[in-house]
Amino acid sequence: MCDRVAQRYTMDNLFEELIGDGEIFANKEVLRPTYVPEHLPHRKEQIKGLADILSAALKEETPSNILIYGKTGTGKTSTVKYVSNELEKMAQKRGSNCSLLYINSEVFDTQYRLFAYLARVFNRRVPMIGWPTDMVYSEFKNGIDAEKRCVIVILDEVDKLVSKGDEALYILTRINGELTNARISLIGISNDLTFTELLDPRVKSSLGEEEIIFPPYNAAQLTDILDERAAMAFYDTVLDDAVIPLCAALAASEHGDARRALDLLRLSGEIAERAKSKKVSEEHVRSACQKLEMNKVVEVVKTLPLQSKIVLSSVLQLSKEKNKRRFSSGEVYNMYRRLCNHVGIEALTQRRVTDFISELDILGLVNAVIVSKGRYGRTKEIALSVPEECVQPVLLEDYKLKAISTIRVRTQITL
DNA sequence: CTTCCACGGGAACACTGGGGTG
DNA sequence: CACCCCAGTGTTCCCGTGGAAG
Repeated sequence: MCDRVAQRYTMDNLFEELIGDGEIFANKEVLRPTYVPEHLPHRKEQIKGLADILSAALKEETPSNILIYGKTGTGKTSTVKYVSNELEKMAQKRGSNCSLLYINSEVFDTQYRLFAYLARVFNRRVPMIGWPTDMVYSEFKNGIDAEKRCVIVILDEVDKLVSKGDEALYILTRINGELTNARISLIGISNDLTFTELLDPRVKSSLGEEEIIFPPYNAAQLTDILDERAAMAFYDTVLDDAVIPLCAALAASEHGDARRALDLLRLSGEIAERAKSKKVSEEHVRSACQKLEMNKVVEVVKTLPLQSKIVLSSVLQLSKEKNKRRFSSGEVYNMYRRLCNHVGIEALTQRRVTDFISELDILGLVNAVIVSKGRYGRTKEIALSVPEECVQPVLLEDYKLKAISTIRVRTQITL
């Protein structure tokens, strides 16, 4: 330890060795999720389908609305971005007024925010909040209708928008009737295959005029994708033969998520680099896989709202105090009240806490099943579904929760 | 068949941070 | 400036419901 520090100080600069030409990566950027590749393996069909439909825009017609389904990391966004680039290039060449608007509905997730953003794109001044929605809408409408054009609005993660009411979509699908110059068509991208069930049937049929499905990649297809990117990202011969197939297999076993496969590959490379290894080996991939899993949990826990953290702490505390794994919602709620009291935060109602538990369940931090105990009513049985030592330190990082670490462990008799 | 209890959907409410208007 | 309007968010309140033990 000591001589390692000493060695570091003898170098000219702390960063010298850190930025020195790595022997692993030639270009790490191509492994990042934001990178849009020139070539998308195994997506010919989808690209062709999308291009066929959108080509109408170049002929001064209005393309049909499109709904795109597929799980995370199946190339939906990349494909759409790729096709939009091509379309925009061609439109420019032909001098037709056709543009594409990419909107992440997770960011613009309410009616107001969506219309306000759209209005601003068309040079209308609209405040972030404060106006009645219909006013914002007509600003947007006037803005877009000011000249003859065809606008293709891409709503990524459209399910996030729908979860707060489908009125915005309803309005957008019918806006063409109110426009005289401009035309709009919509592309909705969703990774939830069942979300259309929440939609008004009129919206559903109008938005889903055309549907394109992105199936998950299998291991062989993932291998192709990784091969292609690895050729650009890494120097020749630094990857062991087993590395890519292993990354592909690990990602395929989840749900064919290419993003995950790429993350895995990148992290493996980084680990190898930090270990000063000349090659990326199977070992590196395995530790990358572990680290990725860990990071996911830590990241999720860190960004939990305070109350949610307390609820999670309650489950944690319970599993420390008693030697069982599952707890009834009543037990959790009691513990929750105790903790709130201890850290000086107002406790919420049981109703609200069950909502938090459901959210934790969806996030996979906790496992909850409803069980009926016959005469004695029904409860949710709750168990922690991630390792304690993974969660605890992250929870205690929150300064408002520091006090929890000092809570005394009650004996079983007092309860 | 009854009975019990939390689950979970939905309405109602409070609060926030911004707008326009007189 | 005071005042009310508006969208959005987080919460509480109310209540119908599922389903096995008794």
